[in-house]
Amino acid sequence: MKSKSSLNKAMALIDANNFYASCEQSINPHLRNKAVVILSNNDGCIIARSPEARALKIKMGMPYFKVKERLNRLGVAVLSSNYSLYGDMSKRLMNLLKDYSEEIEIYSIDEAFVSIIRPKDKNLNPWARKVRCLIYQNLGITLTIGIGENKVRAKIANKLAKNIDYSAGIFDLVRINDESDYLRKISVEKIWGIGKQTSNWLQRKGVKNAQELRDMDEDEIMKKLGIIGKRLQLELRGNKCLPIETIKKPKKQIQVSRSFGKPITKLEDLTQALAIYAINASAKMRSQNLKSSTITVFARTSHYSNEAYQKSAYKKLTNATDNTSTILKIVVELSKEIYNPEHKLSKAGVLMQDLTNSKYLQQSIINYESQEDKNKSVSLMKTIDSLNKKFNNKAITWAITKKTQAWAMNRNSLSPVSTTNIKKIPTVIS
DNA sequence: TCTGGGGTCCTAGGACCC
DNA sequence: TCTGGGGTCCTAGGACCC
Repeated sequence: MKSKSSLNKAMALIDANNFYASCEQSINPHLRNKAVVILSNNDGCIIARSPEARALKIKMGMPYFKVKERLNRLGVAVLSSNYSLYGDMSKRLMNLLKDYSEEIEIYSIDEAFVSIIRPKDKNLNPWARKVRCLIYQNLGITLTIGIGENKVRAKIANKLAKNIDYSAGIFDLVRINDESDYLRKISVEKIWGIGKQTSNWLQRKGVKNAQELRDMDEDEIMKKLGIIGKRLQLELRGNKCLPIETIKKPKKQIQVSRSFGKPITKLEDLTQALAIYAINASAKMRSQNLKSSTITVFARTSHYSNEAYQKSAYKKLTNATDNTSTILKIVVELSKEIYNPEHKLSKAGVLMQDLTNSKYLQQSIINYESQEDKNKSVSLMKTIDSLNKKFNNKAITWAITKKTQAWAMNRNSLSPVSTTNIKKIPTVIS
């Protein structure tokens, strides 16, 4: 049975506009009001643009090498991505949002679903304006706020807020009369949960926008798209199917993978790269209290070359582990299995799977490690993690990482490290 | 020369069991 | 002629997300 408050509960999708570009502009005044683009790892392609860069018709996802010349000519500021900065800014953003919502689900680095009680006069605009104002003052970041009855409709409302000039970054799908007119403005491939394949199928069926998807035959959707499509359509119609998830679910797998700056052909290089990824992945597991009992490594050639090679190998363990030395030994062995001298490898990675919470871990009956050894290795890992936390991940590492890394990532336009310190982010006082 | 990285969920099909 | 049937578990692959 629904309580009265749940009937008055609204869902909002709040996201930061041009988040990565805004973060860089926030810590570097010279970049404000200028065309700025942020590059993916390896300086591969464009993953964020300031509005000024957008206005120059610079497209999302463009390979950098193809537009380098043009960006230069136009005087666009180009930056390599700096995820520790974006992560810090995200934390601050979410902490502020928490105080202004009933419940919050952090959906991605720059997005959150929040639930909020709708006041008696039904008008949530004053609330939304306050939130936008607060975040702009504290972080220099502009938000878009879409409001609806559920997640799918909040997402749609957010899109509308971005598309409609007079919305001022806020759109409430519940408080309009001509809903179908608005839903028709959202083309089907823009709907959350509709990807390329599904959108192609829908187009062929003559379903072009959110209104037509809402009104489409249910059985046809169920048959083709299964339960996911069904839920999506129900939410479009105003039902609540997707609950807000306020508690972070533990990760089911942890992956560390990178493309190489230059393709590699030597086993030595592959092993070294995988070892470094394994060290990172192990630390990530420990930071989330997880242990893995299936360790996988993979390597492949470039998607864009004619030679197609890809291979993976895994090892299952009797006892789940988060111990870097144990994992390193395994990864070094596995790297030999996937190596092939015939191919230029452009990307490799490690995966930690079958993750279990280390606090409630079941021990295998046959236990090879002695309790004493185990205590030693646990405290060693703890020491390493805390030293690395204190000294910015540079304090302690394994010998294998110290050799020259011929294949290292290209990050030629990284913003200076000094400015990425969160303490130096300026606060605007109103 | 140069095209990101890290996730989740669902489904179909095979292996295996009684 | 006809070659059980139902259940579970696991895996690979597809599709999608930011």
